[in-house]
Amino acid sequence: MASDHTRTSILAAAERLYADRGFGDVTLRDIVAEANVNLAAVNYHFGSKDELIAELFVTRSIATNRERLRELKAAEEEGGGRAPIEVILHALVGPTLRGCLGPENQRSTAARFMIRASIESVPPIRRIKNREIDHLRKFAGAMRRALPDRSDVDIYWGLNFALAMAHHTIRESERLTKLSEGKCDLDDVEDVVARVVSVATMALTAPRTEAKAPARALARDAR
Amino acid sequence: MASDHTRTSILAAAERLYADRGFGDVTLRDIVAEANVNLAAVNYHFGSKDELIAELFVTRSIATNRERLRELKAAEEEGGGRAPIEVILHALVGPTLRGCLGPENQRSTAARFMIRASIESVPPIRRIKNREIDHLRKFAGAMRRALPDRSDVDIYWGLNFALAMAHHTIRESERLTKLSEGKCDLDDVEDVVARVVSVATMALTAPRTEAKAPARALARDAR
DNA sequence: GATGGTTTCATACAAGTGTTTGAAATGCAA
DNA sequence: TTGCATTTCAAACACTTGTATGAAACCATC
Repeated sequence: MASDHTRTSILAAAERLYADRGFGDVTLRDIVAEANVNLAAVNYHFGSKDELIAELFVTRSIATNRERLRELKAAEEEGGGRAPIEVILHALVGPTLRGCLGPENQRSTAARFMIRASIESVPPIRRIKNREIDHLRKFAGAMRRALPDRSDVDIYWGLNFALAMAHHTIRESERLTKLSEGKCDLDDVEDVVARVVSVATMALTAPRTEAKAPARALARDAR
Repeated sequence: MASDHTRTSILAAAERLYADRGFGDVTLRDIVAEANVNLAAVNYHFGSKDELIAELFVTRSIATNRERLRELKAAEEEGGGRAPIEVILHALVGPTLRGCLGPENQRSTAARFMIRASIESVPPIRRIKNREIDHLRKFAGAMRRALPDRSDVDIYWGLNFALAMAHHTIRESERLTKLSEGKCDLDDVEDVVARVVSVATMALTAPRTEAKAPARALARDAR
């Protein structure tokens, strides 16, 4: 294994293509063409296409989770074991949003690949993805410490909605721009992060009965 | 065209399979097997696989939009041209959530197909999907009338977040159940609708400066 | 410089895809 | 019934996919 040149070329090319075009549209032949290597190299170095995807996903998954946890840990230590809910949510959605939105040149292939992975859910990834639940539980724990009065159910719903807003905004950024005729500026990433964090915080801190009861009654009528 | 039996069988089978397994995993041979018709029937009746998908999507798209607009119109007429924001949001996310969540037996194939379509975004659908923007604009208009003080930007972000929470919850319902160890009850559809509407309403009605400024300052620091 | 394991390469393979074909079957009007 | 358009069917087609093969090239070690 003198130099991993071929191996790393394949990984880089595959990640770039998958991030750009999704798993469904990219073939091994596309990848080896992009990487300037021979077709058989993929099976030689990775065993199969699925194992290539899995390796890509595992690597990036670990890196992403580490970055999010780093932000979270830092915030919690600073606050003596308890970080404000805004900061926790910020650590959760910030890295991904930053990597996927913003001006073309500063987007990260890694983040965009991870979003594809979270959307298209191809078999090799689905098998691995269950581990991510443990990672989210760490955030749920931090949120519980920040909001000891909230029920577990509310915590999980808040977590779910925070990820929902972040991921959906990334996926549908183009449509939102078109719909708003450019008024929503998806290039101002920090504004987007602030909006998501703000709404998620409201969802988690608003008094339950006041805001929810009317909507619930409404739903009953419509049934 | 004595009886559309073959045609309708294909449409029904295709919708069911696509709703269950997604576009990527379903072949024409799967569809004709499910429909008990000959393979060539698809191309005979629809021209191509893409045109079959397109017809399916157009039909369902029209039906869904009509249902949402019916709820919206009714609410606006009742309120003399201006419906409460909760009711508008309810008309936007209610039908889809109801069709995709809840006990197995009462879910609708149509709604689940539409969610697949909105997620996987296969070429024939992507081409049609632009029209949906006009449909969303009608909701944006109603929301503007309900909240005349809000800026257009805030309206579009609120709309975006409402759809985000609804769609993401549908897509990741299984993971949310697992993450919360069953504490979040995805079968109680009206509770889910109420939660989404509630949070979206807060996002749209909360005073801007109060809730958003700290988060924005936070983001600046993290940069 | 010869040796032997590692890596590359062109090529082939088997399986699966959407589509086409031309004949057979069907249904309906004259 | 005859004639004709519509619809069904089995079979084949052309193409793409991931994977496998065996020879060639490479490269460190002796």
